[in-house]
Amino acid sequence: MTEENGLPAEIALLWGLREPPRRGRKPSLTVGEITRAAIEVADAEGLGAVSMARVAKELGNSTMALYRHVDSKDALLKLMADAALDDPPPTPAGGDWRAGLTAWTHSVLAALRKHPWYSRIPLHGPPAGPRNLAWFDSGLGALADTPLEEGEKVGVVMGLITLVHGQLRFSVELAEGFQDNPDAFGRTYSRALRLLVDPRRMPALARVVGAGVFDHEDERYDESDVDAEFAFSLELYLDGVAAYLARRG
Amino acid sequence: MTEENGLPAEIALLWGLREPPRRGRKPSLTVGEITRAAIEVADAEGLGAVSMARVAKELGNSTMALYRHVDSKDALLKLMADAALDDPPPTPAGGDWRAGLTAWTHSVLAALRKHPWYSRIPLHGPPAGPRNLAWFDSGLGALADTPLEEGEKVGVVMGLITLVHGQLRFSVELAEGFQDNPDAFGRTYSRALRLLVDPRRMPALARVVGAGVFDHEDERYDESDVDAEFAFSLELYLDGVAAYLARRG
DNA sequence: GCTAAAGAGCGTAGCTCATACGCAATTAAG
DNA sequence: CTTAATTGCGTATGAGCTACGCTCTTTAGC
Repeated sequence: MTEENGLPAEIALLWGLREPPRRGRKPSLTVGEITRAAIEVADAEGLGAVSMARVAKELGNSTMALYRHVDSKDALLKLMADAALDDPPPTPAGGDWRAGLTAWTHSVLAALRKHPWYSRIPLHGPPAGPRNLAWFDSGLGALADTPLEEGEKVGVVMGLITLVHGQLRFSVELAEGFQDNPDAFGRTYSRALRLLVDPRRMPALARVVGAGVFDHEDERYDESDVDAEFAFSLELYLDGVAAYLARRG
Repeated sequence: MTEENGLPAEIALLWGLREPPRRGRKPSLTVGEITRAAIEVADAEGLGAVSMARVAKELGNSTMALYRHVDSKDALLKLMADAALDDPPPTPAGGDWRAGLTAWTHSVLAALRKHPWYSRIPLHGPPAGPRNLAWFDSGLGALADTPLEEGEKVGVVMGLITLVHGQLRFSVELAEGFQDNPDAFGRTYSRALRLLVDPRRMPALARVVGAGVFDHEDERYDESDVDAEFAFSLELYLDGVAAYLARRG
């Protein structure tokens, strides 16, 4: 782990703080361009289409040229996970924490939804890239005027991030699954459940199936359904935060 | 999509409802054995070690023999995602919903934690396998005595599942990241944040860093920390459910 | 029993991928 | 001008998924 500017090499790379080389051939590629090209491929054709060869072709270079700038494909994925984020919107000062956190959470979800592959990138550690930290900051900022301790603020924001990531993964993967095989949703699914769910073994589920909760009349996957459920979960979570605040005075 | 017993082939496979073949050579493998072997490999060496060749070797067969029983590696992963689950513990009848849901959620997390690769298996659609449905049922069962409508119960349980999956992913991947590179946590991390976080640009984060929230004196990754944060999030969510129930009478 | 159909096991081969290695071309420092 | 550093890239290796087709086994139907 070489250090640069007193920072671990990986973090320096995320922040674009590599000291430029003094001699040698001028690079025809930059880490930023490579990352951007990879993001474009992933956005257009999914993370599965991102191979070193494909990214290199996009840039008019050879596959192996990329390895002069990026340690491995895995390192490239980490870079993508920071560079793909927009800057967070400015926190409206003085608003109440709940409105602020609600807006923030929906902004995070919206920012991630632009890159459906995001939830498939393996986490490596705590947030370290400039965009990730900026978003972290703006989430914490929404809690600035509350009497929570700093560690509690981190807990609240981490809980929201967990919720958003879980939600992102579910909504994205279900949507993809629906594209591949619409029969796994809709009528075929509810018919199968009626056949398989034994009311003696699974009484609660049988009641839900019987009530027709899974009978969507149309055979399409409804993203707004999933988002409504997310808004519901979010409200519940924030109600909990409100109760916690009330309890502390 | 061939049907069998009036069920889509994929679901029939999950439930072990394939009609046995009348003629032809006796199979020396079953889908169940293949799935079990794959799970053992994944548990012992991670999902990355699960290749068709590796699973076949484990069973003393050739790679291609597996394809007589399983359509593709992807199909095998789906089977693993159901077979890896234990049966849910019986719901304690008559308890209050909150205790029931708390216990249920922790059981789900514990069941999934036995198989750290679980959160990397792509979702394909709504739950359809016998174990997944049994768990779904037992979560819904905890809400049986509440006045919620069936659809609302589904919403509450789905929210919990989302939370658990998000939590699982975070805790597992952070633990793996810590093994690979402990420097990305602990002192090196907090030192890097102090260098990078400009208090003008990220005031809220700077306050948190300044308060020493990220200064763990030991250089180890603390799983109980992460779990404490999860318990916190869960309490918040359930507070929200309680508030919702109170609001409806 | 005999024949033919239906399956099972598996060897081969094609394709995609990540990436180690080493050489040639290029640039700046001394 | 020499030399060290650094980039671009061709080649090769090994792993992985899976289509294809051959062969062997078992049973249904006569």
